[in-house]
Amino acid sequence: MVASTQKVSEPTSSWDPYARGCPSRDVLDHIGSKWAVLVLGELGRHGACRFTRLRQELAGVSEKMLTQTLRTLERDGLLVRTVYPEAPIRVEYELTPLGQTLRGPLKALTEWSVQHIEEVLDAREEYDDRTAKRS
Amino acid sequence: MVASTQKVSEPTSSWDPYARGCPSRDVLDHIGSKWAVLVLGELGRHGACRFTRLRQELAGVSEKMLTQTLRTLERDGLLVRTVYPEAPIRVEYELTPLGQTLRGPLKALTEWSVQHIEEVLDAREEYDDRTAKRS
DNA sequence: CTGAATCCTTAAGGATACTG
DNA sequence: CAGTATCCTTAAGGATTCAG
Repeated sequence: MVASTQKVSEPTSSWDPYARGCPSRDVLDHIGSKWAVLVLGELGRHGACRFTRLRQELAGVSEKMLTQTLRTLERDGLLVRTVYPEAPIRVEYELTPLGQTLRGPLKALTEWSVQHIEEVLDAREEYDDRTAKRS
Repeated sequence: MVASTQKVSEPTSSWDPYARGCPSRDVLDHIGSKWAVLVLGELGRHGACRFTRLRQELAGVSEKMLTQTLRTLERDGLLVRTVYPEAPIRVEYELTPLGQTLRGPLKALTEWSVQHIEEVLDAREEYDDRTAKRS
């Protein structure tokens, strides 16, 4: 389904996450959300994953949130859900080619959070001290 | 580099956003949140900004959420808030050196959302069609 | 095993009014 | 101008139970 040249009414350059109702803002919100970053990251590192593995890997995620996150990402075309009708049933999630293009940007973000966390923690301490001495 | 002579209680490699209580997960959540991405993006493109400009630029943001987002980012050491006690008062927000290091990663993310939005919209349509025909 | 469905509690977020 | 404070509504999210 390469239906690419259908609606030409909306040129690419008009999409703007700074605009009120722009869908790019929604997408940005989806891919930047708490669990989505980690789901996409794990699928990027490991390849196809089962539901249970993801739940273990994303320590602390509830089944509800994991399912919800996976559905959103599937609907956005970032991952595919494959059911293997064995017994017991097996379901695997895997990045689509579109999802693959997010690996770089998201990896950069998670790595940033690890590499600069100490600076952030220091900044917080300094901020709290500075604002606490309101006497 | 092998961070040697500081607090050795917590080696850098131990921070992991996939772990339950890790602060890197919080930070990742902060910088990936709906309005923070846009605030940091605007400050990255434009430089120092006043409150009102940010509110206009981030179409649809409420004063409450903007203030809240700015406070969080300030506490994390990503931006500085400077008050000019003129009349009327003027307040400017600007990225810190630490905040600057986020420009690249976040720019990549917002650009992704613009460049691939059509693919996402197509995927959604296809998903909705596929799941709607449950008859 | 992989969820869907329900209930329930907390947090997010908008609207409005008011202050230095 | 740049917020703070308050109220209120909605949404997020956890816990639990049940089903294919």
